[in-house]
Amino acid sequence: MGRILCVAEKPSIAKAVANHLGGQVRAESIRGTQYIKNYKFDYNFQRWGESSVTFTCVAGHVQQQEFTDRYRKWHACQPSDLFDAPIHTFVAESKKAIAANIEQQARYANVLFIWTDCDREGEHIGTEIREIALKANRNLEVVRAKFSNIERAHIIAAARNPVPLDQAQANAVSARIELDLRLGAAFTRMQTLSLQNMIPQQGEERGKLISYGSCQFPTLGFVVDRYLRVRNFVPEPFWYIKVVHEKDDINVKFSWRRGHLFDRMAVTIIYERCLISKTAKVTKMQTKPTKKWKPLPLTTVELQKMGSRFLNMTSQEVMNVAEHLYTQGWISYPRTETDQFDAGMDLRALVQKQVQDSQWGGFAQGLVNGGFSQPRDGRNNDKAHPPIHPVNYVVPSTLNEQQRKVYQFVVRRFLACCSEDAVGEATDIEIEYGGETFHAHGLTVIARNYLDVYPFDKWESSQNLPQYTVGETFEPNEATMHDGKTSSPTYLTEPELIALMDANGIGTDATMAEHIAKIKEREYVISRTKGGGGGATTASTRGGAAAGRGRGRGRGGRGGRGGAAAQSGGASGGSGTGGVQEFIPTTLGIALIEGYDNVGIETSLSKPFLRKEMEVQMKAICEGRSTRNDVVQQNLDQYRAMFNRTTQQINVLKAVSISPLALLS
DNA sequence: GCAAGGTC
Repeated sequence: MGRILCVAEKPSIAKAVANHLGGQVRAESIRGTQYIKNYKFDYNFQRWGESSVTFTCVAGHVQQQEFTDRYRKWHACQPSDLFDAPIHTFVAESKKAIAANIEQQARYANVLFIWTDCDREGEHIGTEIREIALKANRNLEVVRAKFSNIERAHIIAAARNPVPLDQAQANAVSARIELDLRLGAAFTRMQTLSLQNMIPQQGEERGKLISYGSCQFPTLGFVVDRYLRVRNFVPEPFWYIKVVHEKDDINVKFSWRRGHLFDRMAVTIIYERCLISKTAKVTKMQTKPTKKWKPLPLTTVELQKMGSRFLNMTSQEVMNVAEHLYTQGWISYPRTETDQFDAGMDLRALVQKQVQDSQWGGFAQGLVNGGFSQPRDGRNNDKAHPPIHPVNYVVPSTLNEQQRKVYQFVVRRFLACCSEDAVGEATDIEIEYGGETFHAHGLTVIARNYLDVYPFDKWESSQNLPQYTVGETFEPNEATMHDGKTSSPTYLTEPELIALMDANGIGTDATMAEHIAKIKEREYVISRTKGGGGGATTASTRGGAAAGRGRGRGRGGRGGRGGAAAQSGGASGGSGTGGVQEFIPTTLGIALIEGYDNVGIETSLSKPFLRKEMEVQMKAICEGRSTRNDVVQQNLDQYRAMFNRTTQQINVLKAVSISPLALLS
């Protein structure tokens, strides 16, 4: 009987797949590892017949890249040497036992069957596993499984149809690893060594570390960008007209279709025209059904955005807690880009598990009793993991506060996904008055549906509107002209920052929170609870709805740094919870960004383009349009030019470090 | 004393 060695990327996959394939599975623990087990069973793979299987796993990457010893010492070489210093690859210290287990098992196997996640990193991890296994056994046949979820039928199909490892994808990752290491180390040392004396230290033996990374710098760039827009904001006055009509004891407020204009004289003329015309005429009276769509299945990015907005936690805390809930078996894998549930998943069974809860159990029961509705499909599918959902019920009181908050959010979101959209009735009234159009909008919520279990969405009935008939005329009780001014954008909040990183491809769902934590740790930014300090809150305008529409869009506030995916105006989010964090760059943080901008290179290191460009080039490697070496060399050349230019003009960077504000004004 | 990416 042949021996097949299967290796997954993480323990949960090894366990799940082994249990699908094996009838009787024996789990053996491995010396030196805490979570990893070898699952042993027999299985009839079509290609190799009845075989004796060992199903084990790694825990992410096994190997690590480092500069050779001489170049690891900061003062033994120039930072610029790191652009071509030798790099060696070795098994990371913490992964020795895992690698030893694979070697051991490979020795007696005929086939190495790789079951890492089907994404780029997974493909690279697969090649690491292959290298370790082949070292122990030259004769192994190596294949990989192609799977996108761990449903039994899908897994069995994957076991029957092995494919080769995709070397191109592994090469793309390998290029990324080399570039991040070389550029990160070179720029970090250069910055630290040239700038650390400029920054006042308080008796630390060694100066502060001033790191550079292809993700942390653009992250900082977003914070600084918004800060400058807040700081440079000049409010702009505007004027608008409001009309009020009392009918059936209801004061109907009509707002101006034009919103507001920045020309006082123009508004005055229009306003006078209104007053002269005396009567208004109803041009539209429409009542039609409307819906508020239930949320999409939960991705990691969405969990972090919602968590940092509503749960009074940082994105990093949310991720740490989610990780814990996952390893305890309460929720599914928390790192996913997928916002569509696989058609084959038994969602009703998962809903059923929640009926016992004292808070949302009744709602879940309602779904079980016929209220269930298939979740919407979003646009993303990473083909590796399903959306985040509860897999088992846990009594919330047995969890600590943060765990409870995240668990209840995941459950409520899931139940909301399995419910009906909220249903309402929208009323729109339009009048013509002095040649201008004014409108009133009303909403009546008829069935709250998912909103009952998902308090994070707000949708409430407005005041009832009276009946009008088209063609009807009336004399408004009030027609008034108001002024207001555009209000400043606010400092960048954590959910906004995550959205920007996501839109610009900075970091992955699993690492975005770490980059944010890093720029805080490096003291490039500070965070504080929003609304705490003065000045940042939105300036009030005397007007109502019309004025609000101008928020953050004042012409004076435009024209920032023009990121690839632009920043949305400003104020958003808060929604009543005081917990959301906002970020303000420190003097050092501003200095770094401004410094690089002033060195006068066309693409500053702080901009998100460079990381995006790297992403494009990785895709090119995957699709065979480019090679690993070409991409690495081309990038190193480009960055080396920037590096040289920066060191030549290091005085610019130093000047800004001393007095960044001088350059800002 | 460096990065970002996996993962426990």
